[in-house]
Amino acid sequence: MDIFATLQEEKGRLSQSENRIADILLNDFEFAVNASIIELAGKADVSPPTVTRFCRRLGCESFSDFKVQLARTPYVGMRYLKPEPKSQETGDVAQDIITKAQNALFLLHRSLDLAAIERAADRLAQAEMIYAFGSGGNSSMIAGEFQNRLFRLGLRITASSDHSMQMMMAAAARPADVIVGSSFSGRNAEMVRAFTLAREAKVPTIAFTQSGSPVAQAADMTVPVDLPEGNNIYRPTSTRIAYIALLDIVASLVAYRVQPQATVTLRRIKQQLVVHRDGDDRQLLGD
Amino acid sequence: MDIFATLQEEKGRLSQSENRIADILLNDFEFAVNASIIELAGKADVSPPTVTRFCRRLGCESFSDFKVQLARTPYVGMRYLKPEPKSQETGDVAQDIITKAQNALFLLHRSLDLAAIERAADRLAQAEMIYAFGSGGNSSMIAGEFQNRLFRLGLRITASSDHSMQMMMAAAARPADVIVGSSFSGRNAEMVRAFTLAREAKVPTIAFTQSGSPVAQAADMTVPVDLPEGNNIYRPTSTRIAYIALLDIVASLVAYRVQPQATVTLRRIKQQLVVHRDGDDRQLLGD
DNA sequence: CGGATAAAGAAAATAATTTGCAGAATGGGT
DNA sequence: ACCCATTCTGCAAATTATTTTCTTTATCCG
Repeated sequence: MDIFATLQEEKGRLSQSENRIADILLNDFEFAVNASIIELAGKADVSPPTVTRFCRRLGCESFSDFKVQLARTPYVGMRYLKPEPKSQETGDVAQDIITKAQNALFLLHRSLDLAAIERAADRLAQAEMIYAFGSGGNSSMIAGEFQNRLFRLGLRITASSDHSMQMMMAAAARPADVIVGSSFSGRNAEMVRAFTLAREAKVPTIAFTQSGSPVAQAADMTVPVDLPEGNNIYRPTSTRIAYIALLDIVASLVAYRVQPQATVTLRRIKQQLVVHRDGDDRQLLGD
Repeated sequence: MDIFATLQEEKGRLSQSENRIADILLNDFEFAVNASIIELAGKADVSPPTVTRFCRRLGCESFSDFKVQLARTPYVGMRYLKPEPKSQETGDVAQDIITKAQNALFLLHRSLDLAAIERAADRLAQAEMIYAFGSGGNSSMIAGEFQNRLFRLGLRITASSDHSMQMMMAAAARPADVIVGSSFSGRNAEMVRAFTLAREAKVPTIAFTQSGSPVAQAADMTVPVDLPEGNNIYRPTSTRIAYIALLDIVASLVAYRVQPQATVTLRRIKQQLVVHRDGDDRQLLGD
């Protein structure tokens, strides 16, 4: 658990002085990580012992433990995430994108609904056939990645980004199958229609989307992804990266659930590739 | 600059004692971030002052400054990257995947060849037509993402994961066009053939792959991606995420180079989507 | 209004870190 | 091989930071 999460939980129970310390953490992170206990106490207008007590309350051994925890939080929050990157220099652009991607992963991790993920993994592992839906470029990529990850485990899966096909597949699917759909915005009306059709046919549906959105409501089960989207129109969505990581998590869990089968399938795929290429065993499973 | 980068640079100039300290940092990061100067000195068999001097040499004000810098490095190196995750528990799996993804981004950032990226962006921005190639699941996804990112900028681009098509496209392409190819392993023999054909037709090629690999050698220009690959067969490649981030960086740079055109195209796409959906302006450009 | 309880600071105690200095080691150059 | 200059290193002292202890102050509840 990271400090900021703990802070969130304890927030209400903090005293006046402790709240002043908390404010400094939130507003002047940069100062806080570099300050000594005396400086921090001074800025918060409290005595050093109060700071020590504050640290303990947040679950740290000591002030220095607290500082380390603080410094280690991958939360980059306001500090690096200026809406605009510093410049159009290659180095700055690179740093901006990578920082945002890392932050998206961090935010994803914090907001993960583990129970929902487990339920989804259980469902997928048991499915006789899986249909992965997604449209609009980003979600179609995710649907494709579902296929890319899950077929390796020996599961039967197909992906489609074509609404007409999705409707037909939803109609063709059976109750022992599963339809997974990805929608970043949650407002993909066509996916809502496909899910509604599936529901009528008693085919279970899992949505990877914003919680509470139309798509989420139309699905039997939702794995929520609630992340803020950056606002620079040139900046591709780091949300995409969070989705992929989430998908990897689900795929890994599914893998554990179908383990014996997966080992065999992977070995076969690998062997196939090795024979096909030039026998270098180090190469990837799929390029 | 982060501590580990500085450490790399200074490495040669370190004395015996300082090297012992460096070894501890590298091998037992977890211990190092939590240790006091005395504990660290003890473990390295040196005196505390030596540790202080070591910190100064690495550009830090003091030992505590050093500790903060250390704790802030996104380098997770060996510390979380145990070959096997702690357990098959959902939470552990999630943490493992996210940590590995963040680390892949960090390693990518460190190894970026900015000059190569710029050259690639320049080339792409000027291309009359772009062909994006990639096969094998992961790279085909990357090729698709090239299209997904670049068409929005008003560029003409198509993606293909089909070798026969790639060969035909390479033959059809003209010298003012560009072929970009992605290969995680760098050993995609078919891509090598396509690139060789392109070279004969004087069509410029850009490879996103491991430097020095056959694919890199067959290309006119390489944007190197040299990352270690994890070895748990169930764990999907976090390399994928690094590739996407790299692609985003390139796409952003291309966007700046074709800015006026891109703004117009994006506005048109956005308008199209808004009209098509339900008028919520906050929704994404593509789902 | 009193008494219990928690909060906060002062001062002392402790622990950690840095500085100054002197001895030891190292590495050229005779 | 030896010497001088330089760098390295640890010791002890000085400084600084942090925590503990104890006391005062504030707050809440009956």
